[in-house]
Amino acid sequence: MEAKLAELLARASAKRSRGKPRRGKALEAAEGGVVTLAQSVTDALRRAITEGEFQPEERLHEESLAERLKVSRTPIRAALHGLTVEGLVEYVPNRGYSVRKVDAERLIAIFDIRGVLEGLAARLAAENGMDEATQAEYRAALEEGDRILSKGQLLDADQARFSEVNGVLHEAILHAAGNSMLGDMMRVCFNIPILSDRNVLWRRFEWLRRSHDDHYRLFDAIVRREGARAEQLMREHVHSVKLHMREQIEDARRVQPPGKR
Amino acid sequence: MEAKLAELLARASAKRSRGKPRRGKALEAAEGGVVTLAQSVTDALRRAITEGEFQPEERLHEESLAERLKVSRTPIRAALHGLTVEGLVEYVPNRGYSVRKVDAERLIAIFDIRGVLEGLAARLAAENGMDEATQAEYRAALEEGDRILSKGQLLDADQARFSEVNGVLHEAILHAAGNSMLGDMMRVCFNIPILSDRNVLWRRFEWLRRSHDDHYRLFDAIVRREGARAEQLMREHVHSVKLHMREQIEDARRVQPPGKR
DNA sequence: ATCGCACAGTTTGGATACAATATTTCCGGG
DNA sequence: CCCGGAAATATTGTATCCAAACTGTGCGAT
Repeated sequence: MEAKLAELLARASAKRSRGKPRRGKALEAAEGGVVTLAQSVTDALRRAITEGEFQPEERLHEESLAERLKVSRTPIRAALHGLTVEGLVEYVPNRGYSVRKVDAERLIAIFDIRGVLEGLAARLAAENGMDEATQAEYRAALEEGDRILSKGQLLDADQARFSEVNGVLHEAILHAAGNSMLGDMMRVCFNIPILSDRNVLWRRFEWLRRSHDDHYRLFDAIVRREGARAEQLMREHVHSVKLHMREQIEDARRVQPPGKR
Repeated sequence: MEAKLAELLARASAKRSRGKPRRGKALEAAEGGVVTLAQSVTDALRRAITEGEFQPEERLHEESLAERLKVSRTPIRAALHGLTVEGLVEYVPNRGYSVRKVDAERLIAIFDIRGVLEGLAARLAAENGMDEATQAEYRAALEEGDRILSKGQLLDADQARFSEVNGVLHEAILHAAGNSMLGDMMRVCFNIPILSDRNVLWRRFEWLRRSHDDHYRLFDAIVRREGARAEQLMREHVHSVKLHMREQIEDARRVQPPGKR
C-alpha cells in the first residue's frame, strides 16, 4: 500500500494520451476527460486523500510527491493549491501544505450543510419534475436496493453495491434539480476523508432499511411534485445520517480515548 | 479606468511588506494578512472581476496580466487556477482562462442556494444563541439602517453605508451560526460580478424598507431562539431579493434587447 | 544548565526557459 | 472566389533555476 499513489496518477492520466493522434480539437476533452498533468495529479491526490492514503495532519511535501509521481513540482503545486481552495488541504505560507483534519465539529458542520443543500435539490427536483429517463434510473436503483436488502443481512460485497445505489439516487435527484452549482457545492461536502466511499456507515441493518424507505418516499414526493415534502424528507434523511455518524464517532472515541498525542 | 488592476494589486500586497522586519514567525500572517504574491494577485483579480473590470466572457491572457501587474506568469497562473475552482473563472485546457459569464439562470441558481444556506445560518444562530457582543453589533447596525432610512429617500452616499449595514448583519448571523464552512460556501455565492458590492439593487425605497424590517424580525427570532422561524424568515428574505433581482434583469433586458452579438 | 544567537540545511515562492498544443496566416488547387 | 492544408505564430503546460523564508543545531554567554 505504498506505490498506490503513482497508480492513481496512471489511471487518471490514462484518459490523456490514449487513442488516436487525438482529434486536435480540445472540445472533446473539454468536459470529463482529463487533459493536463496538473488535472491528473489533482485527481490522483484527491482520491488518495479521500481514500485515507494520507494521515489527517500529514505534511504534503512537494518534492517527495513530485518524486513519487514522477513529475516536476509544478503540477504538484497546482494540484495542492487547487485542493486547498476545495478545502481538502490546508496551507500555511512558506510552510507548505498538509492534509486537512476533519474533526467531529467539522463533520457536523458539513452534514448540516448537506442537509439543506440536498433538501434544496429534492425540492427543485419536485418543482421541475423528473424526466422519464431519470425516473427509470431511480426506479432501477430502488429495485436493486430491494434485492440487496431482501437477504436480511448485508455481505461485504453488497456494501459497495449499496453505496453505488445510493450514489445513483442522489445523482438522479441532483440532475432533476437542474441547478449545476448545487452539484459543485455538494461535491465539496462529499470529498471528505472519513466517509469518502461512504463505506463507514451501514452498520445496523435496521437503520439501513429505514434509509432505503426514505428513498422510496422521496421518490413519491418528487413525482407527485410535492416540493416542500420532498425537501423535508431529504432533510430528515440527511439528519438521520448525521446522527448515525455522530454515534459511530463517539463509539470509536470510546475505544481509543482522546488525547492521543 | 485602466491601470486600476495594478492599483488593486498594490493595495492587496500592501499588507505583506509593511511594518518592521516582520516578526519572523509566519503565524501572525497565517490568517487574514496576505503573504504571498499569488494570494495578492488572487485578491486583486477577484476584486477586478467582481467589480466589473473585465467583460463577461473576456479572455484572461496570462502574459498580458503578468505584464500589467508586473509579476511573472507563475502567480498569475496560481490565481487563475484558484479562481477557477472558486467558480469565478472558466478554464479550457490548452486554451486558457476567461471570465465566467453569469447568465440569468445561474443567478437564479445562486440565489436558491443562498436562500437555504443563509436560512441554515439563521437557524443555527437561533439554536446556538448569539453572544452579547454580536447582538450589540447587530443592534447598532439596525439603528444605523433606521437612520439612513428615516430620511425617506436614499442618497447615493447612503447606498454604500446601507450595503455596509447589510454586510454587518449577515456577518453577525454567520458568526453566531458557528459553522465555519458555511462562510466559505457563502463567499462563493457572493463573489458574483453583477451584484458584488450589492450596489445594484436598492432601487425602490419601499422594498428596501421591507427588507430592513425583515432584519428586525430576524433578530427577534434569533434572540428568542426560534430556529425554524428564523430560517423561514431568512429564506423568504433571500427569496424576495431574488425576485427583485430577476425583475431588474428583465427590465434591463427590455432596454437593451437580447441577441446582441 | 539554560537561554540566545548565528549559521547551515531544507523547503517553499517566484521567475525563467523550454516543450506541447492551439490558432492564424498564407498559399495553391478547385 | 472559396476551400483545404501546411507553415508560422501565439499561448498554454511543464520543468528547471534562483532567491527568500523557515527549521534545526551547535556554540557561547550568563
